[in-house]
Amino acid sequence: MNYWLFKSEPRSYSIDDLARDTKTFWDGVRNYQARNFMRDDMHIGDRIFFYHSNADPSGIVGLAEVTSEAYPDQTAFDKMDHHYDPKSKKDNPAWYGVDIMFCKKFSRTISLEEIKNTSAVKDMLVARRGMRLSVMPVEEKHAMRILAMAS
DNA sequence: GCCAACGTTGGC
DNA sequence: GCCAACGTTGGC
Repeated sequence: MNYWLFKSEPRSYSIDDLARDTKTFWDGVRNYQARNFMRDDMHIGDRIFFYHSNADPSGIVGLAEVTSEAYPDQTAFDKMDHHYDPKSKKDNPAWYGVDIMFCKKFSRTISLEEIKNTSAVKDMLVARRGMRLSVMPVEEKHAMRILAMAS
């Protein structure tokens, strides 16, 4: 089982939205590296740290779980959709997503500042300067520490 | 709202 | 294939 971190702006889709929906398809990823993680390395049962970006404060707010292998992102085919991409064809999809399920909302936000100031987790990818990936792997040792910090 | 960082696009 | 221009992300 692998651990991941998904970023989302709470104004677009927050952990509370996921708690309400119980599950959702993670669409709209339009970065090749993030797509490759989902398509090639993500599997059912993997755990997801849900991260609020552009938030006050930004940070990890909860836990979700991958409930499907990656499959084509239909929003890429929809001209009316904000994430429409003419490069993605139904017989050769460019973009993929996975189904995720809500697990829990942490009792507190583990802010980016706290991550950067905690030696055991300060090397997490999400804390790296200029890191703009919206889907990224989390090392198991870091995942353990974050879970401990959240409880 | 500013702007640094970075990915993508497109002219050549 | 280079690289400048441009658009987006996301912390602050």
